[in-house]
Amino acid sequence: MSERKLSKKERHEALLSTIENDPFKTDQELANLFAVSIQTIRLDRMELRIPEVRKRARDLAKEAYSKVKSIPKEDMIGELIEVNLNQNGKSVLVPGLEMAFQEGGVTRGHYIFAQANSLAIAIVDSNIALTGLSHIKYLKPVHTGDRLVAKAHVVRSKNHRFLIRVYTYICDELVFKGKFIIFAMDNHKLIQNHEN
Amino acid sequence: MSERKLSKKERHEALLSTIENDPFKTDQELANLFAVSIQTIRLDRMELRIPEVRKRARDLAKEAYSKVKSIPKEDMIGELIEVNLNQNGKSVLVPGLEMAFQEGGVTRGHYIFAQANSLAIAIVDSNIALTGLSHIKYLKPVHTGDRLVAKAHVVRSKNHRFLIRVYTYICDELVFKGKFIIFAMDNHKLIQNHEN
DNA sequence: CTGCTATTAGTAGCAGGTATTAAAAGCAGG
DNA sequence: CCTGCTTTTAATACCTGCTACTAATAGCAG
Repeated sequence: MSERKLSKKERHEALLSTIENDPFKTDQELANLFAVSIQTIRLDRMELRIPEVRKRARDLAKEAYSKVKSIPKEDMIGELIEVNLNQNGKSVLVPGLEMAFQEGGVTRGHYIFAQANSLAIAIVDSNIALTGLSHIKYLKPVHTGDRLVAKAHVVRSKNHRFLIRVYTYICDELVFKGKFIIFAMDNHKLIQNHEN
Repeated sequence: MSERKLSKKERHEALLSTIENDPFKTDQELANLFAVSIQTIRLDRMELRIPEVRKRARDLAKEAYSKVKSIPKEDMIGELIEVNLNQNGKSVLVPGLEMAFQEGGVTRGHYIFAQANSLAIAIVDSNIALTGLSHIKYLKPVHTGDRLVAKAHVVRSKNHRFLIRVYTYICDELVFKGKFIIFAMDNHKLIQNHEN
């Protein structure tokens, strides 16, 4: 883990990408992460024109907030409706035209897979969960506008390995079923927890 | 515009809906809005269990941030490099940051699946091909920027049913393998082929 | 007038900053 | 080696938008 200290330029790059994929880090946390003083982080932010954590959060929230109205949920690969961590969950997806083959209104299979896969991962209580294996079956064609309800439940789990089954329905008709083996990859090591 | 001062109960209701459609108002702003003191607003928030403005923004941002993101369709399936209909094919996908988990640069599994699934379908000589079943295995985590080369070949086919295997490599390392059963649905009757 | 709720006021303290000044550390060239 | 430059760290005052607490007032009902 002990790497040589980064140069200013390297740190700047690392800082940008760090904040890009976790915008909620405070200066103190960033300082710990890069093993520099909090002042250095603040200088860095100034030079890179990165606003403070509270503004970052507000901006994200505002952006999301205005998008909620403009982004049709067709663009998503599912909305989480319910999650009981390590137990079960439910998500809804209404596939749009852009998810379909040109010819018919038949939704491409990988979107249905993506909904199921995302749901399976979402119900695992872990920072990162990776799919290891999956057996799936498409039972009925799905069409644009169908309301896909995916229900997932953990069949069993051992250590970091979860066996999860997902059933996707349109109304009460089963259109897809899948078995997923998910590996939880909690990399606590990366996260300096200094919480009080 | 001059309305009589609201009762506590009325103010509570108004407060809830005000904050619902503008969560970014500070206590001071709310106090002005309802012509009461800031303390009253704070009492109200306590009773109504409304968190402070900064937490409201953070929660919104986090929710939006963790929400399963939209899939830009063409991006998720890679680029077809080579196709020999009903025989084999190859495609390339370089996953971007938007395909990764926030925490690491690890690409979400359904993108890798989507590449393989799309390729499997692409090599079937048919207007519409639907995935019926799939057994897949993720062998190594894939990271942002990795160049994923998927190679598919038809193992056997009978009537409208194709068994296709897909192997996905990074350089020469196998990172994913999958077996797909694809149904060709050439219903010429319905579909006037107009594709160019 | 008494008692109660609702409201307002005031103070201390906190998180996560900005802004500024200044000292120290690292290193590079003459 | 010393001189200059960049980089890093330190220290301090101040800011916003709060929490948490104590206490004083206003309004009204019995």
